[in-house]
Amino acid sequence: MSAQSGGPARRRSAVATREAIAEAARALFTADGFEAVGIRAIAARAGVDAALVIRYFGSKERLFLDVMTVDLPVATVMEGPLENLGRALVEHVLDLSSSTSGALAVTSLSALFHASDREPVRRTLRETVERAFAVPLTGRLRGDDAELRAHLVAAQIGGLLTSLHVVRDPVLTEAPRPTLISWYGPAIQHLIDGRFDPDAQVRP
Amino acid sequence: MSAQSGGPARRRSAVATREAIAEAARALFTADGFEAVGIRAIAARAGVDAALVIRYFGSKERLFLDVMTVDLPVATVMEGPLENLGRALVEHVLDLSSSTSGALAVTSLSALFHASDREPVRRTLRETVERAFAVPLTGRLRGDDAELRAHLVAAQIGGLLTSLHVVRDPVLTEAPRPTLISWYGPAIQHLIDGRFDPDAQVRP
DNA sequence: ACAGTATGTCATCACTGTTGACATAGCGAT
DNA sequence: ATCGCTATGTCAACAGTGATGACATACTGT
Repeated sequence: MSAQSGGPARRRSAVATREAIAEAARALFTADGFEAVGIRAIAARAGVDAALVIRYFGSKERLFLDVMTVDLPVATVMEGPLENLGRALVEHVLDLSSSTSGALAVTSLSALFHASDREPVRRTLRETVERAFAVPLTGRLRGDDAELRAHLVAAQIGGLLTSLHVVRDPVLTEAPRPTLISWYGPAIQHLIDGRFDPDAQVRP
Repeated sequence: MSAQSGGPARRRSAVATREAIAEAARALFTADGFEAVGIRAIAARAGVDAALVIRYFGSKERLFLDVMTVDLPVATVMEGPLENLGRALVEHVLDLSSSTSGALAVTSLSALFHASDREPVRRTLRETVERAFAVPLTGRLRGDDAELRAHLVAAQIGGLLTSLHVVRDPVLTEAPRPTLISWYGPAIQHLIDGRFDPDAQVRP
């Protein structure tokens, strides 16, 4: 017991421990969010000392960013027929919670959202919007302002997602699925179709 | 120096101190958000010991909730003519940042969003939605599902607000104001008018 | 067998929200 | 005027946080 006891230090490869830490962090962050999870909890779950977490990832924030990349599984929907995309998107968003990958995407997105007072987190969110909506949609839209409209569709979907899963508005979470689709779908479709509103006054 | 020096303890009335703390907390929370602001910083700004902050408000979270009530100044817009409400709402949202009360509402709302992993904060957000959108709008809407549509309008506005001020999507923040209004306004108007989409298949 | 490096732990720091013991001011009653 | 009581406030401390640097051990190549 005279030795300062650096511990038994059974080694695994550096990449293996790194991945163990990442895995633990992913699980805890998506479950409880950025602030609620401590590096000691992550370290414990990875079977490692807390200092090592910092050594491998620099800081808790960088670990969060490294680990929390969201893949909204909307790619196949976005490739569907344009004339029904609004409804299809809403249907898909409503179904997210019932698929495992979708539910994970939703919780990850919520975690990112709650941590988005940090600029790097905002960057990740913007990249998600870009990847999931702007890239697949912009090229397909007919008419003016395709890119802007794609981003506005993302804003609408984002509004629906946050109302459902962040704010948890009971009027939305408990609304009948078909009703919700029939109302919100066409509102989105409006931006996809690119019809001008007859009441619109100025179109520069 | 023998006395343990509880300090000179210049008194003010309890309500005055309470208000001083609340004021300091409001300012710091709206500026920097819930997590970034410490009790000691609030106490210092109020000219008081940190322990007193807890004594008066119970906890940092309860202080946050007591102090951060958002008043989206949309009442007058919501009373305007229904046939142009979509555009008017978008215009108003885009103008928020340039009025002092609007900018404060936006920053407060952002702070609430970032802290909305706590249920009481979600409650506050839901009350804001109810007060700002559901109450003034539901009664005015013609057609089916008035309440649901009002909440969906809130979701759309929320999506726009978060895209602009939380995610800070540059495609939106740098888009020409009239273009943005002309696209997003009609999309909202769709829910206000309550027109059925010709492609809609099911209307229960 | 030895040196060097890769891997890991420990003690510690400044900071956080929160608590309980303590101190003083101000006021009403005598 | 002086006591006592309560309202108001401060202080020291605690367990927790993220982060840092010194240290220890295992492994690898020679």
